[in-house]
Amino acid sequence: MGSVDEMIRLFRQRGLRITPQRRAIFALLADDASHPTAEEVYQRVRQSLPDISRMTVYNTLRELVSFGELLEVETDLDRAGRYDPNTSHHHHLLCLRCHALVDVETLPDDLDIPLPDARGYRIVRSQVTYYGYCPACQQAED
Amino acid sequence: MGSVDEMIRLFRQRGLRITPQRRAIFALLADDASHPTAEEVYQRVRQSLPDISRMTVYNTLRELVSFGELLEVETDLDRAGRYDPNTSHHHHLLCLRCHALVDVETLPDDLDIPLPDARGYRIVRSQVTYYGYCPACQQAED
DNA sequence: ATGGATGCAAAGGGTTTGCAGACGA
DNA sequence: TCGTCTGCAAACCCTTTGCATCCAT
Repeated sequence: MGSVDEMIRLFRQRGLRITPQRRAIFALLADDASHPTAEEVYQRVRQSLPDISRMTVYNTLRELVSFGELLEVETDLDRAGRYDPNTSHHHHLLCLRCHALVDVETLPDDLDIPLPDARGYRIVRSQVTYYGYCPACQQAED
Repeated sequence: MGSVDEMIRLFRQRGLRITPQRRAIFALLADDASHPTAEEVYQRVRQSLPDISRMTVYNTLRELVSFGELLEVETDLDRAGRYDPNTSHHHHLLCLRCHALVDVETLPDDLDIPLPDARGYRIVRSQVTYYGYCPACQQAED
């Protein structure tokens, strides 16, 4: 997703209103690479808007996803969905111990990761998840 | 996971009992490449054992996962977990329309899909998800 | 002022837990 | 017989829905 101002423009364009809650959620996500869950977004935005409800967070996240400004990411390690403001083509690095999730850029030529047998599928895109251990967890393993 | 007999041996080895319910679940999964959800396993096994409960299905799936005989797969498209009896290293092909999930073999040399910047992570494995449209859904799109 | 947004409560889907009775070893 | 398994009910987590009130436009 883009900047707070871009999100405000987008919502206004669609006849949607700009509330303090939405503004706070935009500001939080525009500058976040941690792939927070809805609950984490709620807890963080609550520091500036203590009376915001989970519902508003869920609603705003769903709107951003439906506008293509936010990606919803599921991992094999956690049940709750996580949100990624980076909507360009990229891959993920997932820590098996602490479940930290990090974006990694794609290589220029990995848009077509070789596929031995596509079974007649028409492939649209591919996405790689690298599983491993983050620096902090490598240390902690001793 | 292996054959029904292998699963029976494994469970007995661990002091666990072989019930008709577990036998039926083993038989169903040993010969299934459709990546069923727990609910789908329940519905299918109910055809031979109408009185089985969902709980027994959930319990047995969880045991198989904990023994490393079954993989739990989450997709970005559905909320329910899906179960994969193929525990060897492989990738997935996911239909964006009907959500069919198919295994694809890895190439001999794709165990190390190039990673531009591992951020200090120690990588254990990588898994590719190809998104596209299955043959049936390509037809239906017209 | 007016219709969309908020936030409460309640419902929903998927999964886990607790426990009495059943049954495999 | 003994200890595990089954299956019911209830609880649990995450998310969505319904609705009266509120507020951005």
